[in-house]
Amino acid sequence: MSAPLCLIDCNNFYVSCERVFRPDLNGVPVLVASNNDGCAVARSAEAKALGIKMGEPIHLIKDKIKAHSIRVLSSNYTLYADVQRRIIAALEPFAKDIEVYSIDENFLDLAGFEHLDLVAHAQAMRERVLQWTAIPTCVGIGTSKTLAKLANAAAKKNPLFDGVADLRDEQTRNWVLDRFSVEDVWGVGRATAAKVNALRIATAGHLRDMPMKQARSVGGVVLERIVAELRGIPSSAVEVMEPPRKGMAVTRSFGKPVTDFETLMGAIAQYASRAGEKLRNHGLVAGRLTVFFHTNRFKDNAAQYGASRMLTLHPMTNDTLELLQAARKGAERGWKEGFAYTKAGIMVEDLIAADARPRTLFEAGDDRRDRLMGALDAINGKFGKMTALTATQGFKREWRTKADLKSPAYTTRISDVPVVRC
DNA sequence: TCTGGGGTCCTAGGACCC
DNA sequence: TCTGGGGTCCTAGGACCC
Repeated sequence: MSAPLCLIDCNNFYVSCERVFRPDLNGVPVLVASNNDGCAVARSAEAKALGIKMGEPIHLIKDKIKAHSIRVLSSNYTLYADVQRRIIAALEPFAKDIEVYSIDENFLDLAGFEHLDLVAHAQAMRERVLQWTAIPTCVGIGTSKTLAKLANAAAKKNPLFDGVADLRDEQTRNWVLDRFSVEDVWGVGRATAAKVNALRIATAGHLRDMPMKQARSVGGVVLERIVAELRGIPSSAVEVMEPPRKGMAVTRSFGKPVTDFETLMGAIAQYASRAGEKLRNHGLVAGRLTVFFHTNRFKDNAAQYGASRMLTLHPMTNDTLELLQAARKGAERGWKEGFAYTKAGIMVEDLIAADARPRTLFEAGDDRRDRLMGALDAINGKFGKMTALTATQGFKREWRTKADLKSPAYTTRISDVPVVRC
């Protein structure tokens, strides 16, 4: 029998974070919007009950928002990241290892805790997180990540579990697996679900009983692993170390469509500069840069065009000005006049540690540019983002992302810290 | 007028090279 | 008459995740 592990997942995480500082948002329907205030990416229980779906475009549900006075907030990732940090600190004593899987989910390796009543243990961690951060959570226990995920979903869905579901017991496991459809299984999306549905495999239980060979031929190694995990055979362990990054991206939709090259280039320069900051923060250099931009794909009746151009960075670099130069070259190559562009982005790939960077023949010991980048980061760190910037980034920036409904930086900016008056 | 951003992994065709 | 195969690079897109 494999060692137990669990998944602790925050309930309606972004909404819960907003509610910590806004008690008036309790008990009423709340939505948190994606960047550009485009889609609903988090919904309170009340909003879910009104039938609002994950990822639903805000502008398509304007009437519903008005009719039910749904509160809509722009996303405030600085706040959410800070709350996440506090949650991980609260979980520390409850596990051998913690894998931070996403902003609101953590896998905990419970090896060495088997002698405890794990359901009580999980209740204690929920209590601790609630006490330290005021964020409600649910916990799923199992012998593989896929089972822990399913257990968590069961704990969320069925109040009988009281926030903690343990699938190590065979009867409970079978009961849960028979009640979730294949599409609810972690790693099974719409396309795979349709394929196995055609074979009369409808529930997670059916999927567990699918012959391995068949799983392999229908969905490759990915589906084969899922079937094994549903049988309680783990195919991936709880990993503390983050695997090395393959790439990084900075992409944004525009607040307003862009039709001329220099304005587009302003946005691209901004993203390239942000990509440089991210690389330097992680101590990495990149060997390739891709720049892309495209028109609004949701508009069927508008002329469509998109371009994506990859450039080799030689020597490998994290220097904003060099990234910018490459980005401009790529943007010029892909540019076509006469379209309304709504999104652009920069991706850097081929990443290696900056101190392991291969030197080129003509690279002298000149570190002026490194010092310039250091100074740029220091200024923007001290005086706020975009205090110092390149002229290409421009000053009007009409394409800027919308975030009209954003909450204050309650926990990370001193002027935004709530004041309690007695 | 208004439809997110950031990841990973995989596939596939054409260009080009040896 | 017979018209290769394997590698890499580039571009594009699909599938899935949160």
